[in-house]
Amino acid sequence: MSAMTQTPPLPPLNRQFVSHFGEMGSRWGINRTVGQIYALLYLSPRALNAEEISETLEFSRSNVSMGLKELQSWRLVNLRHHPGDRREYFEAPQDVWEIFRRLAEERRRREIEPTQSMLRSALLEEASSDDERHAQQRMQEMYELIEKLMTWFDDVQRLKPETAMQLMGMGAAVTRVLDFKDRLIGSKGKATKDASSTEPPAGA
Amino acid sequence: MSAMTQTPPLPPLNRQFVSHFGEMGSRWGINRTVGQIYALLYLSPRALNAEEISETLEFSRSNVSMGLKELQSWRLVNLRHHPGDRREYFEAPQDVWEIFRRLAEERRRREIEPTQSMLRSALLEEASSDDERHAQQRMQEMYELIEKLMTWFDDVQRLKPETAMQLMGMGAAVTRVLDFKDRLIGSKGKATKDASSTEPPAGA
DNA sequence: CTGTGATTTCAGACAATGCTGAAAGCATCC
DNA sequence: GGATGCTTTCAGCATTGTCTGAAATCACAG
Repeated sequence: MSAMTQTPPLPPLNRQFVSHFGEMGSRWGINRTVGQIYALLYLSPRALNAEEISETLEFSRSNVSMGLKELQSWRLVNLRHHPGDRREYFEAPQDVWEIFRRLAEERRRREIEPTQSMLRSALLEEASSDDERHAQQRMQEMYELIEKLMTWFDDVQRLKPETAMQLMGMGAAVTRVLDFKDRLIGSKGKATKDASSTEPPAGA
Repeated sequence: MSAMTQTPPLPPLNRQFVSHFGEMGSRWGINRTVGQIYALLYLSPRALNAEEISETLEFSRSNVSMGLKELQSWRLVNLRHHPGDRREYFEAPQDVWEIFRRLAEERRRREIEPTQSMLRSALLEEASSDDERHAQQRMQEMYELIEKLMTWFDDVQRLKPETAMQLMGMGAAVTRVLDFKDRLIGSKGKATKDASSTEPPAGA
């Protein structure tokens, strides 16, 4: 049988979405191919194999292979095996919150953590000039902000989708409460002198 | 005056930081030059002019000019003029939260908004096949998540630095409250009922 | 073990992006 | 208005990244 005339030619709406992801790819730090493959999988009602992707998108088979590998490394696609079919089928997770989680986590691992550890080690070194002391001061500020953002992010990331959504919905409200508290307390929340007030030992 | 033997040769600690930013540049979607220039400014205790940057980093003068332009478009540097000196001096904002805000805002403008508007217009189109209907369904999910995240982000972004920090610090706590509430209410979002004797909503 | 259908790797063609020095553009001072 | 000091633009070389087809590899069925 050679009637592999498959490749249903992708309706306009889907095509638009797919090619948008291609164009945005560069801004997102992934390449065109990868972006389009992902977009295609995201919209697809069923898992697709590499061949189908390659035909639909008109990329070389090998290019698709690379792209899928990349997507797997981002943990943005799930692998599926159909019984009686040797080929591998790929699909995007259904839950958008889950997708967001994975994306954020991976980006963090690649784009934040290296910097964090660089900072950590730079902060341990002994400064030997005023310039270096000032630099360390600045690095410390950066380090602390990152730490805080990441800790907080961990917290949110662990939430069940619905809970997270609720929290988002509350955004403004939470804010208002805090602002109010601020205004009550009056002066800037100076506990004591400024200094690096960072860690009230969170433990316990 | 030609004794421009300036260019104090950047202490090791600073150099390490600067070159890290250079290497990470690509992952962050900016280029090496821009990354290093920014890092240099961030650590510098005083505003620098293009010439100084060019000498310290050993980039061509024009390259620095391009880089600064780019940084300005990201609103990550402030411009300063010293009286009696024609040259322009550049510096990074001091407050790290402010830096974060600008970065986030700009990234959003460039990386999210185009997608949002693409989705919006795709959702208005009339679907003409099951595939398209399914695609729209998926796009809608994506659109809604983005909307929520962005609205929430706007809220947070408007906060004063200290307030924001507080909110971060609360991350876990807020979460716990919500989880608790969830557990109380038990089944999915069933409104009210349940005998009232116990917990009235925590607020004052 | 061998054959078959699938996936991955790889060298090189092509495309995009980054970087430079030379020249052009601006604003200020005299 | 012309000279001076600084900044930006631009054409072309260099570097880096993307994409392909051919060949190598893998996994399983018979």
